[in-house]
Amino acid sequence: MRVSKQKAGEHRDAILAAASRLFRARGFDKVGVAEVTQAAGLTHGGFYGHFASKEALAAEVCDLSFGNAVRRVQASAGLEDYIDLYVSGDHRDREGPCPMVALGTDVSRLSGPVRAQFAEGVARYVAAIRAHMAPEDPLAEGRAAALVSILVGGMNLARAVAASDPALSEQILAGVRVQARAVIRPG
Amino acid sequence: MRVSKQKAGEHRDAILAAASRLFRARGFDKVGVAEVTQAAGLTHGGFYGHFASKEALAAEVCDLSFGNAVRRVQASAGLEDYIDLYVSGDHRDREGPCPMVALGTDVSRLSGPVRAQFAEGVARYVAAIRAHMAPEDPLAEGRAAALVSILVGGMNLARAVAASDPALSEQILAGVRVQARAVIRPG
DNA sequence: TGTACATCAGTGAACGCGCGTTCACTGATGTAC
DNA sequence: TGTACATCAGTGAACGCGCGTTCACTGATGTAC
Repeated sequence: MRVSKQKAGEHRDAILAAASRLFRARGFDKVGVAEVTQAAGLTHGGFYGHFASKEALAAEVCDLSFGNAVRRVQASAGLEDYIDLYVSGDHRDREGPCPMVALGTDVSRLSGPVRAQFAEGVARYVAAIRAHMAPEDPLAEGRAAALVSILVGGMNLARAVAASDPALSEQILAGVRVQARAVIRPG
Repeated sequence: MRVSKQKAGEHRDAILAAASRLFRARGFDKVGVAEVTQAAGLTHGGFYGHFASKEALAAEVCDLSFGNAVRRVQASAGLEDYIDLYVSGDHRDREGPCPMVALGTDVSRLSGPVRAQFAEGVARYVAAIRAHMAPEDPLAEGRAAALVSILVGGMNLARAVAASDPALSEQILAGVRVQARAVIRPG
């Protein structure tokens, strides 16, 4: 049955939101189109009226979730606050973490458009981090890239080992929290 | 046709080696049992005489590839040398990188035994890094975990963006190289 | 404003494909005499 | 040492399943008069 233009737009948004959540929780390959549309309250057949393919959806998910991530960086009072927010047990135990943690490895194996969208997201994210640093620091770009690296790597490892070795997971988070500050400390 | 015990052992090793290479290159889900056995010069039917399941193979791949990674850490002259070795264009462009970069995200979604083997590998790797630090440094454990985090995260991101934004990829490697030294610098 | 028709968002069955796993079979190996 | 037989590593066809995508159809929406 046909549906109003507005309703159709809402359906598209619902698919995108469900995909963002599910892809970040279980990975691109482990979530099917049928599951995504069902989570959005639809059936899978209509999916291709909204997106050209599952990969096209993945590209839009990158755009959406990096947008949210960048907004959180911008909304934070400063990098120390943001580090505490990011390097937390809450973030580690969240089903759908930061897109770089959830999708970074997957994206390296996907086709051009998804990779391009992801790369653009990383660039925006690093720039948002850099904007919190002293404008005149000549090392700021490098510090920003390195801070993002330590946050993403630490969260990745802390999540991977959390179930089998919780103590190691905590040690990683604690070490990252302390040393991430060393990365952003000028001088 | 039956084969000598020794030959059979060699076949098992060949499957394991091929799996380690292929899984790290393209991920656990994108490589089939048939492709692994074929790369080892066998057919897929005999696979289950060597391994209980594809996941059991994945667990052994973790063990094997972390063993190699730890050996490289131990063989390096010091952490600065190791950082240069790890944070290199060569490592970024390699098909099968370090297991933490290649499999970290995948493993977070696999079953218990694989995760346990991976977590043990991470623990061994962090310990090998820590062994290169001053024994009396009370922050050494945290520094070691943080160094591994920045290396893994940096390589992950540098690889993800390499195709679409080579300049960003280089910026990440350069920033990580410099700031990783800040993490291991005592005081 | 009301009516008739074209449009098109969504449905659900179906297709084709690849994958993990199983299994009957083959024939070389290893062992018992 | 030589022979006969049991064992078992490897083969390749087949099974079952899930997934991405397609398509004929439905019926509400939007539009032309």
